Formats: sequence, C-alpha cells, structure tokens
Amino acid sequence: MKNYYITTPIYYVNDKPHIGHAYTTILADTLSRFRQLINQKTFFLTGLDEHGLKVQQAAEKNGANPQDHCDTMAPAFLELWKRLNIQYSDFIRTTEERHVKIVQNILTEVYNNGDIYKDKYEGWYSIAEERFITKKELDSGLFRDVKKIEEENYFFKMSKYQDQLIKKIEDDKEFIQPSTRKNEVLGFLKQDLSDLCISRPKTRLEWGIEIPFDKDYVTYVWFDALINYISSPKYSEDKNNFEENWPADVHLIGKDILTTHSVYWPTMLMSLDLPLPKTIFAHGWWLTDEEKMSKSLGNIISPLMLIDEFGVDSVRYYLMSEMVLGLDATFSMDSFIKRYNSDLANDLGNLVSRVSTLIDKNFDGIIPQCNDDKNDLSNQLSNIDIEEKLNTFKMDGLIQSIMDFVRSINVYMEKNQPWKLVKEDKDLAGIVLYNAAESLRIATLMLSPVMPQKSQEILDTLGSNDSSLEWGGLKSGEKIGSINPIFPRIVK
RNA sequence: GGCGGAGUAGCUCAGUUGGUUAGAGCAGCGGAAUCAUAAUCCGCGUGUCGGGAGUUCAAAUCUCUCCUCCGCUACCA
Repeated sequence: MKNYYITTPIYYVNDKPHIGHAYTTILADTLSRFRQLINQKTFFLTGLDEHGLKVQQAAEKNGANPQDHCDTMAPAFLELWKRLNIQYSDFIRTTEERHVKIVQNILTEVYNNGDIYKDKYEGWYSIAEERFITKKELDSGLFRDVKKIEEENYFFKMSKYQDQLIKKIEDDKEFIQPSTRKNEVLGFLKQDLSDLCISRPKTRLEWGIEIPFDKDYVTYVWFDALINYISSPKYSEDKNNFEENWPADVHLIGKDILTTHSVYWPTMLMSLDLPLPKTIFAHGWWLTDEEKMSKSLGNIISPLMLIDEFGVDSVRYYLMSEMVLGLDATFSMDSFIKRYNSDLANDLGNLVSRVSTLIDKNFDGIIPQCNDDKNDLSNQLSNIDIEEKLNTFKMDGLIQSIMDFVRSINVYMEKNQPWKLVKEDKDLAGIVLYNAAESLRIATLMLSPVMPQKSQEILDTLGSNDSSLEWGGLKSGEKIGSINPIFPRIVK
C-alpha cells in the first residue's frame, strides 16, 4: 500500500534555523503523526539544500570550503529537529551522493527527451552581486558594476508544458492550496512562460552538481533542489520503493516559494512523465507586530529560547493551534501565554489533576468499574472527524474540535459532581469518573500528534498504555500513575 | 499598472450550493461551586456581517458601485 508522503522544503544552509523553518517542520511532523494515528503509513521527508551561489559565498566568508560549511550547518538543523521531536522518515542533503547521482540521471533523461537545449543568454550582470539582475533591478539604479554579458547555458523547455499545467491547475481543486494561491499561480501563467535556465558555467559558479553531458557547467540550484522529493524515494533506482511513496500527498511550503513548486517542479515532472504531487500547500508567515520576522529587522523569535522556557510541546501546540493554515499569524508572548494558560493549564492540565485526584482519593488509585459505553461523552466523540480535517488541512480546526471535547469533559464533571456522588452512590461515582478518565485518555491520544511527550505524561498519569481511539481502552482495576501538574500555569 | 484576495462581536477567526432569532475561542461583566493547577461550570453581545444600490418571498452569502487593507507580478521558511 502506498505511504502518505509528506514533505517540507529542504532548507537553505546559508542561515541558521529560525521559527519559520521550525514551523513548517513541526507542521509536517504533526500531520504525519495524525495520519499515523488514523492508521495510515506515512513517509515524511525533510532535509537541506546545500548548493548554489549563496552557500558558496557564505562559505567563503567563513573561510571554509562549501562542503565544510554545509557540514557545520547541518547539525544545527538536526539538533533542532531532535529537540522539537521531529520524527522524519528521511533527512536528505543535496550534497549526498545518492541525490547527486539521481539529479544527473534526471538531467540525462530530460536531455535525451529533447527537453534540454543549449542557447545563448544575454542579460545584465552585476559583478558586485555576482548574479544577473532583472530589468526592474537595473532600472532601480541600485546596482553598480553592471554590464551586459552574453553566456551560453542549458535551458529546460518549461514553456512546452504551460498549457498542460494550466489545465491541471484549473481542473484539480486540490492541487494548489489554499485557493488564493492557486489563483496567484494561474495569474502568473497568463503570461508566456519562458524556458528555465538550468545551468551555470563553472567559471562563474563552481558549487553545484555537474551537468553530466557538459563538464563546464553545474546545475541551477532550484532544478537540483526540487529533485530531492523524488531522489529520496529513489527515483530511477528502486521502482518498488519509489512507487510506494510517489506521488507526494502534500508538499508543504512557505508562500514565498510558490512559483518554484507550482510551476518549475510540475513541468519538470511532466517532462519525466511522472505523476504530479496531489497537493502543494502554501502556508503563511509568522509575524511579530504585523511584520515579517527577518534577520535584518532583528525581531526573530528563537525557537530554542521558547523551548527552553516553556517546553517543546507547548510551543508545538501554540504554533499548530494559533495559525489558520494558509494565513499569516502574529506571534506574541502575550498570545502564547494566554493560549497556554487557558487551553493547556486550565482546561486540560487541571482536568487531568481533578480526575486523577478523585480516583486516587476515593478509589485508592484504582480505575473504577464501568460498562457504560453509551454516555454524553462517548456520544460527543463522534463529532471529531480527524480525517476530514486532515484532508482539508484544517489544523487549527482539528485541534479546536479536540479541545471542545476536553471542555465537555469538564462540563460532564460539573453536571455529575462525582465528589459529591461518591458519598451517596459510590458505584455511580465510579462510572462518572471512569467516563471522564476514558474520555481524557482518548482526547489525549488525539492530541498526541501535536504534543507527543506531554500526551505520554498524561497517559502515564491515567495508567493507560492503550493506543486505541475506540471507547473502552482504559482498563478497570488498573492502577493510575503519580499525579503531577502537567502544564503548570504561567504566572506573569 | 495588470491579476487576485480580504473587510463578520474588544481580539483571532467559523459561516457549506442564498432560507428558521449571525456563531466559536479568548478577553469583559454577573452568579454557582469548592474535586482540581485561585483551576471549573452557568448566564450575559442593540455586531449598521466595510458604505451604498440592485436581484429575490428571503442575502453576510448573488450583481453593480464606492472605500480601506493585503498578496502576486520569476531572491528568500
């Protein structure tokens, strides 16, 4: 059976990882874990983009050769993913031999197809910037040392697939999401698509994958990078493995790299005669005070600082629940603390305490007897449709529907008052507490993709190791675990 | 400029193909309770659904127009 295949972009190593990288990767991880929760097999790919001019320049600046530079940058990402509890299936680096080889296979294949040709390129080149600049940039007058140069390069016949791509985007609602991005791409495709220059002469740029049919050139970094999505599952090398994974079910990307993913990439796949990814989903940006976070503005929130202060799972929960997928969201300490306290400390954490303490005090810490699988709470569970929310990428909505259920457990407690009931009808109080605890167990499992560690702590407190979402997983007669505040309130 | 999107309660957002008194969470106000992390529960919104006009038995939802904000227009999660 085919895996649910989910990807993040491969991150460019000229910069240390920041909250944007962390967000996309946590999102992918959470989606992947949710898919697993509903019994789907997943393949989750992330990695690093290590070629290109900017990496070469960053390396030179540090007095290192490019490969060494990449090798020192990579651990920063790996370390962060470890700290964030990212369970990727594969981590690919574009300098790895396995990737280089497949990129070259593909270049050869596309070349043999007749979709790559050599041509002269003429344009304005900025010597200071070491790159070609656009007409607009030239007109801006901001660039000095500009001269018109002519250069021979290899081009990919992207224009050949323009009509086919337009039709695909128009016909398939799921292909580019959210729909506003789809319109954006269609708008872009109204102009004539030019062919894509996919080579750089080594005289100008050395750090890249050598073009297999011309040793004087390296591959343009985007052409190289996008291929990671199929080099990891071993395109052209392992048919079975490839078909178990490809096509990707979703490429998660930031809205800034929409064009490369929804124009370059699909046309490349068309040339290879491969199926296209089912969905390309562009999410928004995290803003602080309505501004994009960026290094130059110095308003970057360090993911590590947040984790150190509040714990990994609180950060994961905040990022996943606060952003409406596809829109921008504003990050603030205030909203972080508010959400943490109201959702995690008050609603969920406190509920764990009250239920487990009642069982501890009144039933010697033994899960009471119960055979009541039709009750207010079990009925409400059917309101949560995980798969539907996943299919429509409504992460915030999914979390909210689970938290609604958690709140309804608090309501159930108020309504049935087991702390009073225990004095009148102990068996009945036991049933109430069982239902509350069992609901909590299921709700916790449902939150485990978002908060893997904290969920385990709650399940330990409830004395459960059952991983079924079906009612009745909590075993009467078992002993509950020790009771500690799972989410201590943040007091400002 | 061209193309596209958005404007719904103090804040963040839901509102399916037009149809019963426009919703949720948070914040605020009042009350109940005291098992629990001073947590929880209940009640409370005269919101011009950006303004105006139109279509219709009926519009936040369709049409037109105006206003405001934003995105894309080949660097970048």
